[in-house]
Amino acid sequence: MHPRPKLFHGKFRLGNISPGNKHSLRPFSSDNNPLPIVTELISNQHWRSLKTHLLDANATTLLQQLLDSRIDPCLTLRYYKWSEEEFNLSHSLEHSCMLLHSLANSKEYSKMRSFLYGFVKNENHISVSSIFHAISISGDSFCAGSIIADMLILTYVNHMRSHLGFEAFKRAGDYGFKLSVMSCNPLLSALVKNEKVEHMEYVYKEMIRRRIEVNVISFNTVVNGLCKVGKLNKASDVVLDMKAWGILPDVITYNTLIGGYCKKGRIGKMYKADAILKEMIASEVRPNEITFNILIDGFCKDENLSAAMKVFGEMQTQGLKPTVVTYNSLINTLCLEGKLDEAFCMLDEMVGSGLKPNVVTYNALINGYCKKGKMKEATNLFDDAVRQGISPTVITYNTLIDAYCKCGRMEDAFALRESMVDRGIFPNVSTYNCLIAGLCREGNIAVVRKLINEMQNKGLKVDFVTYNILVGALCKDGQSRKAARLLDEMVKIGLRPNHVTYNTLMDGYCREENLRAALNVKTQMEKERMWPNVVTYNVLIKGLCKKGKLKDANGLLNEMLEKGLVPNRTTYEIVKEEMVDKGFVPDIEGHLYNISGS
DNA sequence: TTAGGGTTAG
Repeated sequence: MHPRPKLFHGKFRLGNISPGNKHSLRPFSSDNNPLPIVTELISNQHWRSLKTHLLDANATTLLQQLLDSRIDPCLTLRYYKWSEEEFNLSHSLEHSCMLLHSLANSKEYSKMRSFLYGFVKNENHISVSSIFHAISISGDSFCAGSIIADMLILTYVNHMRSHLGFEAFKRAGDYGFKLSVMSCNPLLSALVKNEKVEHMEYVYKEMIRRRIEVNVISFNTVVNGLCKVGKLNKASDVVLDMKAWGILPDVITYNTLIGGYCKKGRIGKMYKADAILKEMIASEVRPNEITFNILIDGFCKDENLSAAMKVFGEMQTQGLKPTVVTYNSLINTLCLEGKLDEAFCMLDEMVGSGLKPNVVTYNALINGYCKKGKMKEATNLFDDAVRQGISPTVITYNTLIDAYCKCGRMEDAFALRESMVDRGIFPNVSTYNCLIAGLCREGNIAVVRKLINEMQNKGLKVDFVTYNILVGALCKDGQSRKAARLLDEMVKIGLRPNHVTYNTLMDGYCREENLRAALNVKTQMEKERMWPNVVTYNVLIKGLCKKGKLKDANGLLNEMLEKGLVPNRTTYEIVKEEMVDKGFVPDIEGHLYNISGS
């Protein structure tokens, strides 16, 4: 492809002289109007004859004349494409936009779409601002300009350029072009997918401010974006907004909100999810299979299998048939709890009801075997899946690779990595993370370095999990100070340390009995508005107890409760072994017996 | 153009 010339400012100028035509620049004269003949030639695709005619003019001048005339813009488009190809030239952005204006006026939308793709597909694309400038000066129909802007945004979004789509959305506002849901909804959705929720919020607010038409899909997408980043209160506010706009929440709105609470909600999240379900039913929106699947999976992830099974029963009472997804959630949970027999019973039930297990089902079961270290059975299941015509995915391989690493069979792990490539499945960051973690366990730092280099050569970026593994490895090796420096490195490359990162580092300091440093990490977390979780407290309480600082540990226990965090089984074990058994009675003793009994 | 399930780090 040839880079297009920059936009011509001011009046159109004669440029782009076609090769082999250097001696003659005379345009077609008005008294000897060749347009009817030229139109005829283009229409019949008599390109050779047209080329002969062009000896008297240049390609750009003819384009200008076609654009100035009232001829069918589709013919002008045909000529535009042919002349670019034939004379190895790029028409100006202004001419391109003039053509887009006439295509828009003739409602030739599909032709506009493919034409606009030309603006987007090149890596060295034309800047959004110059396109908008060209749109505004190359036609006087505000309506056509709006359509072009709208389609341009959609083109960016459809070709994975949502950042440019977002920029174009802002520009469209500057020029006052009126956009539609046809482009704004896909833009909202793309911004959510690319985790640009703040940009999504901006687009949403602007849609309302600019009085762009919004529909139930716009609201649902916004609710989904907010749920994904845990802004659940804001998501609920958007549901109120939509009602205020006279748009009633539908089953997707409610499912999204319930799913948001199931995944990101904190204490009592399932209670809240259940409350939304009740509100949904009260609003006469009927829950569907997906509603039940979300709830079942929510209870499963909340380690409440009995509640999940109850919802599973309720689903069937309501006359809804469980789907593959329903069974997969339950099978996965049973596998993670080590209840493989029950998982296989569930599989039988699933098959018995006419459902075919898919790769997710197999991945869950393979993982079940892997977690028990039953590699032979896991491999057999893998072969079984392949025989059934189910193609393994990168997750299937990662599951097996991780299991081999965890039982110290590094050679088998690396061999599997080779065989996945043979199958055309390429290792991803997680594959490398599993291998790196395995090598770290063995203390084989030299190979870890080699793997990280290899990843980078393959264009794979290390992620926060990679760093967390490395932080953990250094901490275990008594090099917590060095691990702390990795956190700075993470921030430098744009990765945000998460709870695991901080908790791992804190644990390292506690092992080194450097409690001051460990408590400083907690302060650092709080400064970053990353609120300590149960694991944070468990690590610190254990560290303080080991140093005999039982009163301080007790203080932290109280702080944890005041913050509404629920102590878990590990908390109980620490407190029992380190405090109660040593004759110290913590303030939360009664509370702890409740947990131990649960 | 909107909602659900499977792998890796504490």
